[in-house]
Amino acid sequence: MVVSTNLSDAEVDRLFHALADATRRDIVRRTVEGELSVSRLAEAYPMSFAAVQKHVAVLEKVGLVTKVRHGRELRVRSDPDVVDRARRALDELAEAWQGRVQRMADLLDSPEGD
Amino acid sequence: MVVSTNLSDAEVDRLFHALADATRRDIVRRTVEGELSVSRLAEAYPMSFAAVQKHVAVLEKVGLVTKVRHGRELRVRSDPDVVDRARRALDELAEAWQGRVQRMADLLDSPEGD
DNA sequence: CTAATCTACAACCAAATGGTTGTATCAACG
DNA sequence: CGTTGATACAACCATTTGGTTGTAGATTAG
Repeated sequence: MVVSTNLSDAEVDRLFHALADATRRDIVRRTVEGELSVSRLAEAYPMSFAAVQKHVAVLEKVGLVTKVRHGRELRVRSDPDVVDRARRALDELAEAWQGRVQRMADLLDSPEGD
Repeated sequence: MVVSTNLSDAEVDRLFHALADATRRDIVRRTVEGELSVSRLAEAYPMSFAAVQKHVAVLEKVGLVTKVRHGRELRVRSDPDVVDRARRALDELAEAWQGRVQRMADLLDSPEGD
């Protein structure tokens, strides 16, 4: 069975919000290449460990990354499915435009008279 | 000629942020179906005219919509190209995952020794 | 057990967000 | 001209965000 593709408005809000930060997008990119502990990630950015921790928490809350225990570290790894869901949300908007082309004939005039 | 596909981090930040609000996504959807004045849009949401105006301004700043004068109203209409750019930004992340599959063999072990 | 490392979390702060109301401008109608 | 409708914009407010520091809890090494 195909996983339900539709997210609620609130979920799409949070998903796009999570992606609306360059640091968070970079964390996603880095953890795609391989799992990384929060400490390693924190070394990569000009901000405190706690700040990076918060970014990871935002990503985790929307499911873009998950944490996996390895000894005493928690490694962060990203989840492809969720980015895919974001793409589908954008596809919906894009499809609306496709649809518009179909309906152009009906819309050549503006709906209100003047 | 193909429009340059790459946006700066800051631009992607603003683009995703603009899309991270259900009201703004709805404005984009509605103005895809046909141009609408800000006043007409404002009637559709349970908030003040000024609030809707601000949402439109956010969308306008990132180029998701533009305004066109018609008599005494300014009609809002959405720009398909920009959503497309957002999709490409997501595609970059998605491609990283594709790439990971290629490099799986190299990454079967974690990079750090212990 | 103790020390060291990694993580979690609370408290705090400045700036941005999302909403409000009110006022001013600008174009069309009589 | 004055009035009306559509828009712009400023001031204000509550909440959230993105950052900080500091403290406490887990887990591993000795």
